[in-house]
Amino acid sequence: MSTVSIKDIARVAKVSHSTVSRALHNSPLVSRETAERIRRIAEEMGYRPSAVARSLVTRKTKTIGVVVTTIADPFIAEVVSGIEEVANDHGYSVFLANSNADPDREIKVVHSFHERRVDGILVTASRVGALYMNHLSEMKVPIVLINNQHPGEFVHSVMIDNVTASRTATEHLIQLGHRHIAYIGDQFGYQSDTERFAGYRQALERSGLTFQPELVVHGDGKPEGGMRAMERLLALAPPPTAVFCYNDMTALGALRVARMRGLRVPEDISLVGFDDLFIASYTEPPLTTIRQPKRQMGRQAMALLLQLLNGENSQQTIWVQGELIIRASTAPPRKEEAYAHPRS
Amino acid sequence: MSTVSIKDIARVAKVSHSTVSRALHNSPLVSRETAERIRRIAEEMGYRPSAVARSLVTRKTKTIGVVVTTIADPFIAEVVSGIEEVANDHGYSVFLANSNADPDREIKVVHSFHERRVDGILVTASRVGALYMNHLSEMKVPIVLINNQHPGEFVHSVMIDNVTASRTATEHLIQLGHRHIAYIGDQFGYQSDTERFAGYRQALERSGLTFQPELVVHGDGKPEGGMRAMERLLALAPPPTAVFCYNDMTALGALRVARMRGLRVPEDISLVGFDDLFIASYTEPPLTTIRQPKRQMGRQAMALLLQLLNGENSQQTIWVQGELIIRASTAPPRKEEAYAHPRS
DNA sequence: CTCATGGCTGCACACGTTTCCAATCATTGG
DNA sequence: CCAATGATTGGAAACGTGTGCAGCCATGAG
Repeated sequence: MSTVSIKDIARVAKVSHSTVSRALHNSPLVSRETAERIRRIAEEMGYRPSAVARSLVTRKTKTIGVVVTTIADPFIAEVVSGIEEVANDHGYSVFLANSNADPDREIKVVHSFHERRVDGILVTASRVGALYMNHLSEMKVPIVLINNQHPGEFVHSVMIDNVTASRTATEHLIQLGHRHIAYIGDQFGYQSDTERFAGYRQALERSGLTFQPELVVHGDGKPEGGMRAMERLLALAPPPTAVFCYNDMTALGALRVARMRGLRVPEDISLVGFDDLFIASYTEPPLTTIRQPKRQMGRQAMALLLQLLNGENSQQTIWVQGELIIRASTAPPRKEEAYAHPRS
Repeated sequence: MSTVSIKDIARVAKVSHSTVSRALHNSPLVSRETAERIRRIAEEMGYRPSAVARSLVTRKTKTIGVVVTTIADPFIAEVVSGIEEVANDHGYSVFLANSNADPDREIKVVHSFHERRVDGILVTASRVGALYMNHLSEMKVPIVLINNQHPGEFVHSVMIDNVTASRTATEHLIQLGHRHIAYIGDQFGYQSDTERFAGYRQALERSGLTFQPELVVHGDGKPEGGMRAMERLLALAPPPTAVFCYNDMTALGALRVARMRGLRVPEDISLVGFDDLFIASYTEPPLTTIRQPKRQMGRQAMALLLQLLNGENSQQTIWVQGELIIRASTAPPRKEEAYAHPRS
């Protein structure tokens, strides 16, 4: 009673509900005058069509599901922001669900999306388990992954070119004169970590620098892990003159430890991050890092999904390039150190 | 055909679809054996009930709409994270929509939520226009506002006690010996800014310090505004020995300018923020600030909404208290300054 | 004037559930 | 043995919308 339906309008306008439906869709099948009259009445009665009833018959909900590890991650939040923007512009609403990287919750989320009959799914999670993937594919709905590498056949994705980006980052350090460059990775086994590490090694090789295993340590993608890793690096003799970090969060921890140990950045040690989070410009010193076009990636992922929803068969994966943003956390090494560890 | 319905199961089980419906709801009206048989068949056929069909008849969608200015704001992201957590735990899915503080978009969003027949709405936006509010109320659905003051009758909200919190923050500076304390506000006219300013003045008054209008400047809630404001403050003669900022983002800008001017924090000037964003612990020095229990506020807001959805009439507004987190950006003023501007 | 044509309109069904009501069947007490 | 009772089950309507199909009316051609 509180909500007015198409039949209520029909009663008032003294026509059938079919005519109302057609009038509201600007169908050419209904005469101009009646159409206008009906539209006016609908307006006056404050009619809002029921998306749920419409979805039932059209078998399209105009909704998409977005699953993220946690929306509290600033990287993810930016991506989602981009997704939501283009989704909204095309009349799609987005369901947001945090998985907290908990397998049980992930499955619950996917089932929920399935029951809600979302038209498509976007996933931004650090890693997608095979089991999870199966559940996803069960519902026969287009899926786009963001920064997720998975061998699955039917999935599409937009991904950053990790190895090129980290090679660029490392080369930047090499060009500054560093020869003793460390890498603080993410937890072992993550695809993106492996790729960034590969870029780091490529840069070393191309410059003829020998790879030193002790200069590679692992964090956890968060400041705490960066701190622990940095402490291990600084305990080395000699310690590195530059550190390339898996991401900005890791760099944040590394930076803090450097300062606690009384080291000046970049005079005593250079630091490079990855992601270019908002904070990267406000650290002391501002952080040199690789920029991921986060919002843009969200937009592209949604655009790709829209193509799939329209039945256009599009490319399987979209690659985006990172951009080296040089700020103040990198500088040439101190002279004596540069000469102490020459090219080998 | 790809999706299996209740009728498909009925056909296989050789019963009516009503029985299937009942069996899947564990209704006592259906015999144990048939119920179990039906459930087994449903399981085998990979049945997932259609939430949209169900919603049509039950007139409940088990969805809520969350409108935020932008999910890219770390404060908001944390709140949303809390919302989503308890929503999910209670079987509700959340629609996320960014308004970007654009009135047109706000209205579009509300209409979209209306058409989707969400059961309730949560709003985390800096300011809700009256017009917008009207559109919201039109749909006769419970609404909970977070950190939004609005005189509306029917709305519920969870809010931080801004004046107590900022009084506490300012008192902290006074207790350290500061007598020349500035306030960098948000853009003029915002409710929360007014309240935080009020707390600042209360603290001054209670300590018998005279309020100096030139020590109050306005930013924009972002680092850029904080930078501009801080520059104006440092041009004063004498400049303040301590600055209380509207929020951490503002403090970030203020901190940067202080360092650019060669001032040491906290030795030369103390800084206090508000919010306790994640970054507050990783600035140099770590920022003294007021912690808002962001995730908790999201949880409480959703819990309040759930009460409303269950028809329980609950309190109109929930107040939460901020907590002073003392880190390293505040310290006693330098001696000569403390004496140079004694209590008046 | 008659018939065909075209422009509008209404009827009926479908989408997938839930739920009220009636019907069937077996069981039990009298 | 009959009636009443209780346990199961099926039929049908409803939720709000979209749409194929048939029907109605007016108009114009022959």
